[in-house]
Amino acid sequence: MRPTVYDIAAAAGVSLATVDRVLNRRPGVRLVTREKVEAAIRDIGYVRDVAAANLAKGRVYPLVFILPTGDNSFMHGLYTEVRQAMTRSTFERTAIQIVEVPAFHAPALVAALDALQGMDLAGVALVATDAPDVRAAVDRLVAERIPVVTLVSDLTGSTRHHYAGVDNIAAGRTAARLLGRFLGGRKGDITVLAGSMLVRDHRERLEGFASVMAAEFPQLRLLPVLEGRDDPEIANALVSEALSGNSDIIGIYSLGAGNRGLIRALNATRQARDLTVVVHELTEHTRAALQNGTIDAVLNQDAGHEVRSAVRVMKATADGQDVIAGQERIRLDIFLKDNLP
Amino acid sequence: MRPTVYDIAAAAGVSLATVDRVLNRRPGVRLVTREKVEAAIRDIGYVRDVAAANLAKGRVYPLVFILPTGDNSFMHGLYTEVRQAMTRSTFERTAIQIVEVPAFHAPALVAALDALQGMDLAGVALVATDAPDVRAAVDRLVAERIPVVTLVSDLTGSTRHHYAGVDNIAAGRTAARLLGRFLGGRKGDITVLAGSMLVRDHRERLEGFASVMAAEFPQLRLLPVLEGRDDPEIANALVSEALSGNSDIIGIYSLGAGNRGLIRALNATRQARDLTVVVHELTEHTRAALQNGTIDAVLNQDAGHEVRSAVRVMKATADGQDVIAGQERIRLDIFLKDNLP
DNA sequence: AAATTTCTGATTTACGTACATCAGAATTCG
DNA sequence: CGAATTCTGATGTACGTAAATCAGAAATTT
Repeated sequence: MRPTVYDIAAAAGVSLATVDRVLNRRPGVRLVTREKVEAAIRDIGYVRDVAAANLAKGRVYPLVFILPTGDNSFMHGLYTEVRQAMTRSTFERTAIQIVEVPAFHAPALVAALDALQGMDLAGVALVATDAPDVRAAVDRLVAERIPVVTLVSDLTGSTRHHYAGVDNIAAGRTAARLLGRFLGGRKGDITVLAGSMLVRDHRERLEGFASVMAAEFPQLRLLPVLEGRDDPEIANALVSEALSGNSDIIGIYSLGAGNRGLIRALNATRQARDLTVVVHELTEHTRAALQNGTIDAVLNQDAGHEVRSAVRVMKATADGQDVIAGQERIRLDIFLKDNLP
Repeated sequence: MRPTVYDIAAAAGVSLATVDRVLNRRPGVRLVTREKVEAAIRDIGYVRDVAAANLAKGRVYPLVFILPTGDNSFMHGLYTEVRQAMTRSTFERTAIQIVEVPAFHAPALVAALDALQGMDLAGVALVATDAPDVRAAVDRLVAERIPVVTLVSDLTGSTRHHYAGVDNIAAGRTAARLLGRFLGGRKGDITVLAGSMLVRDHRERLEGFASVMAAEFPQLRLLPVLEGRDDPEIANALVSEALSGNSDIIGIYSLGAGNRGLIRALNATRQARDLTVVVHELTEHTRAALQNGTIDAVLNQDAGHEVRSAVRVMKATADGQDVIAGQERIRLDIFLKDNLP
């Protein structure tokens, strides 16, 4: 049988009340007594029954998700998953609130973060825009002992507790190898479509992509990056223009969102050309394009996993518990037309 | 606030004892009263607090994992993950027992399954060998209201509650497309190394592989399947022989375990030939081979996820609860040298 | 209608923890 | 050394559910 607080009391030769004071860091215990209790806890290997504790406390975990607005399917999916998590709130003892901020806009994000100060939250998850101000605002929350998790895009250099997202450098490298090998030795130009170089995930994907391209596929030439701001309309315009202006393009890597526009541009010229295309994020549009051959591979991060992982990590961090590392690694999914879920 | 048993009692106009009798299917309640209570439960949207119930019951979930013996890294990994799950037993209220049976041996598996009859388990997970007897034995357990989950290899046609593993047809198809596209139009022979055609997962992988190969890569010819019984030694011998006897082989698909032997065979002839190789299961050996270029892609199923998912599903099934479907889908991981974890 | 049998209600204890209160012990201070 | 302060113990209630007991009510049988 698992040891309980009574066993601690017996082992340490103190009363239950004292054990409780030690366990819950309440005042009124002499140092020597406290150490005696702590020794007993270690000796008998006591671990608090979190379920029972939460029941007694009537605890709920107030969590905030700060999400960027944006008219692209990936963000819609992320919202959906957070709302799904909300429907599980009663079971999971969470109280989830969504805060919307404009995409790629650091000041708004900072304001949103600062508004959370002093709110006694069990955790904050945010899609980080990479800027020093944001880093500082995150650090302020962490200093208040609020668990902070970055979602989708990380904020290295900050003191955030955890990052729930894929390794974007690896994603870029993988995209490069897929594209390079699928092109099988052909020579030509590669166009890269990004959302914005202001977010770390996009920068990292590009970095990984470019490095593998340079090192292993010298016959492929990288064209200057197109910034589509994750907006389908802009993406469509940029890609259409690029394709009509350069007949040497044989491959496209779209590392951001807004692929609806890219696909429209591709369909307009597809008959005429033989393009190999690798994109990010599985949505209804990219799925259809993968199935009909417009796209050759989709790299994906499972938004549902990211959200569930973020929730688990925030709860565990709030309780000072540790997590199952392997379970919280967000994996890069690679979809070909054959392994679509 | 979430409704409790007291709310049910008040809403139905009965006592707490009666509510308890209905909730826990205890006798001594008239049909009309029972229906009144059940109506109240639905009306106020009561859901049992499983944590509190488990606390009151002192419930533990006795689970059995039936695993095949075998000297290959994938099975070692599976064992390791189940043992990891055992270390979490106190937190998760599980009591996990491992039963070992010889691999690819249906009668032993049947005996192991039948030995579990009448044992009042909260769940049984097994790596299924595909045979009618096994199906029947599984059905017997299910008939006893014991949750049964197949792991890694499924048992369609049986009444098992859940399958915790990848879609193996999709895996085979994916392997075919990767191999076909990586070979970029070259013409030649493809060798397939399997473990045994007695297990469903291997048959399905082959089926998926062959169908995409035939439909989309007619320039590649499939050689007869080599059966290595997931044993490194046998695999080594078979592949070495095949390679020395046929100089047209340009691709290899290894859909089972025992890749240690395959890699040894490859290293012996690697200088001389240009082979594209796709294998299953990420182990220390396949990882190293992927990194040094001996292997081009590894398809993987995450044993840790499979085990954790199996545990979650068995517990939920035992409680008559439902699971988060997306969370329990075991995904096919595709690893290139760039996205190794 | 009386005697059974079957239901139902009221009440209590328990699970492991949190938290509050109050009395008494130990320690420190003046 | 007594008073003030700080620590510790004893005890009770609560969280939401399970499970047991016993008395009394309702339904059924004779």
